[in-house]
Amino acid sequence: MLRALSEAGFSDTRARRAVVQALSESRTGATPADLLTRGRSLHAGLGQVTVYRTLEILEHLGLVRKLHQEDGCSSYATSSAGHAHHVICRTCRAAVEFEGCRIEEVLHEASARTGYKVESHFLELFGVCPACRRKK
Amino acid sequence: MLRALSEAGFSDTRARRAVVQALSESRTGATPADLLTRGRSLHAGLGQVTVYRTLEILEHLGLVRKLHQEDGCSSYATSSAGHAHHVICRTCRAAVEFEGCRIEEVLHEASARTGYKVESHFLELFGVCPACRRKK
DNA sequence: GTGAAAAATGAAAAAACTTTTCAATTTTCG
DNA sequence: CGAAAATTGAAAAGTTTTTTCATTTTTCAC
Repeated sequence: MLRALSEAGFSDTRARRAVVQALSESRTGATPADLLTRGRSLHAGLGQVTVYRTLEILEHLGLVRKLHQEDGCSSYATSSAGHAHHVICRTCRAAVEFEGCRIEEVLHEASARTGYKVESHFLELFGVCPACRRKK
Repeated sequence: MLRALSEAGFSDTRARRAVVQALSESRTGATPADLLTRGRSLHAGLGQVTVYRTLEILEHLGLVRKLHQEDGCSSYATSSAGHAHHVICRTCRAAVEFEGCRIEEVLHEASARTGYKVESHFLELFGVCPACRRKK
């Protein structure tokens, strides 16, 4: 992520490194408040505004994606570039990406039924991760 | 919706009728603030809190679903019961439901790739509605 | 219908979250 | 290094959502 940031022309700063690292250490996705806390253990002076600003940049670059869950839509998870979606564990909240979303058929059917020209989609799966399955 | 509400044991009140009607008149999904405004034209004394509370009930009953869009996750659209998703027009924002989401294959693939046991999903499509296509 | 109990309401306050502002600091690059 | 540009963070402002609680409305048994 750091590399991508600087390749996109952004300065390499302590604050951004802290946010980026905090983000990549999170298995579950993190809210701006989470990131402030975790980020401050890496760079004590980190401010909440910078967390918001860094997330905005990362999101635009496609390095991070917002997760939309029952209890809120303000957590972010890292995302390798390209088309992918997240699967989220309902027990421990671990969020992982998966690629290979063969959804064209669904899009065509939706298009046929509604008359809309479908151009993009958002998909998120929920379930139980391998670790939590074992624990049960 | 009113029927479903009372069948679920909720009182039939002016305030709820106003919210329900405001909701069903909206083609695009409506935020709590929108619903307060529109709802007040039907029941002047309507309070914002009641809008929130009514939305919460309707959501639990599956009569309404939250839309997650670029500019926010706080608008709600009506939803006929059962499994369905929304397609949203990027131009005029009209949101319509479609059923027949044959997505099992995608879920299996995700499961195979990630090891998660996938139990549910959230899908939302974006595109251009018939009316807006004609206008172009 | 009537009246008591239960449910629901809405104003206001509190809490939570996000954005804006701006002076100061940090980073970049010649 | 040193100037210019970019970034930062504290505080203030703006939004949105939730909580509280006294009052009003609805329901239901009679």
